[in-house]
Amino acid sequence: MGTTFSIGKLAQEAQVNIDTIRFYERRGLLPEPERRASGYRVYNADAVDRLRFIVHGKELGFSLAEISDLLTLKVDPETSCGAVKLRADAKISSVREKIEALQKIEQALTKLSSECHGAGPRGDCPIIHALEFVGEA
Amino acid sequence: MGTTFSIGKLAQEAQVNIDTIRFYERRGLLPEPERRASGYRVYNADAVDRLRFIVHGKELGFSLAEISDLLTLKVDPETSCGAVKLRADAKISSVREKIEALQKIEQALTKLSSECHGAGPRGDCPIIHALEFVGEA
DNA sequence: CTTGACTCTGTACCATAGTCCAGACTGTAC
DNA sequence: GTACAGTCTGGACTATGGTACAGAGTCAAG
Repeated sequence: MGTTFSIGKLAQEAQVNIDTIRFYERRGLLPEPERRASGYRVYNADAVDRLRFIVHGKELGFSLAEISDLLTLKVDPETSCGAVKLRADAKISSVREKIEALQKIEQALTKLSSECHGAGPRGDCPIIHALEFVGEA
Repeated sequence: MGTTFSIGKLAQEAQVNIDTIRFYERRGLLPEPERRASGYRVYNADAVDRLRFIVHGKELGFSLAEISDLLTLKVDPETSCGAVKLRADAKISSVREKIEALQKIEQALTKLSSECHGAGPRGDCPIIHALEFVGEA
C-alpha cells in the first residue's frame, strides 16, 4: 500500500490549482477517486502520475480532448494493440506537421534577424520588408 | 490603383468567416477599412495579405496577441530597427522552445510506435506500457 | 473542544477566439 | 422597380480551459 494524498497535496505535488483537479475529474481526465467517510477525495501515486501526464501534455500543446485520447490509449483495457498504434501514429503525424510549420517560420525569422544590423531607422530594416511575405504559400 | 474587395470577397479570398474579419477589425488586427457612402467596407490587396498573414500565424500556433505583436513589428513606422530585431529574436526563442518540446514527444511516440508490432491484445503493447511514463521529467 | 486550515458541492465568472442572429439598409440583375 | 443577395450594427451565444466564490461540513493540533 502506497502513500495517499488529499486533493490539496496532490495539487501541490503536480503544481496545479485544486479547482483544476476537480475540473479534470468532471471532464473525465482523472478518474473519480476513493472517498473518505467525510466525502474527502483520497488519491494515490497513480493519480499523481496521471495528473503529471495531463500537465505535461498540455505544456506540449495538446488539447484536453487530445490528452483524453492519449489517456484512453493508456488505460482502456478494451483497446487492442493495433488501435493503439494507429492512434499513436496519427498523433505523430500531427506533431510532425506542427514542427515543420514552426521550423519554417523559425528559419525565416532567423535569416531576417541575421541580416538585420539592429540599428538605424525602421525603413532600412530587412525584417520589416520580409515580414510582408511571411504567410504566403 | 488595384482591385478592391467587399468584405464577402475578402472572406472568400482568405477562407475565413465574414464575422471573423469584423472581429479582427475590432481587435485591431485589421485596420478600419475605407467605407463606401453606404457604410460598406472596401478592402484592397493589402488587406488580403494582412488577413492571410493572420490566418497563417494562427495555423502556426500563435495567439492573436502574438500575431498582433508581429503585425506591429511589420507596420509600425515608429518602431526602430533595433526594437524590431529584439522582438523578432524573442519570437525566435519561443518558436524554438515549442519546436523542441514537440520534438521530444515526437521522438518518444516514434520510438514507441516502432517497437509496437501492431497486433494482439493490449496487454502486450509496448506503447501502453511506455505511455505510463510520458510526462516524467 | 475550540480554532484555523482544509474540503465539499454548486454555481458564477474570466479570457480567448470566434460564430450567429435580428432587424435594417444597400446593391444589382432582370 | 422589385426581388434577392450582400452588408450594416449590436448583442447574444458557443467552446475551451480553467478560476473563484459561498456556505456548509471536516480534520487535526493544542
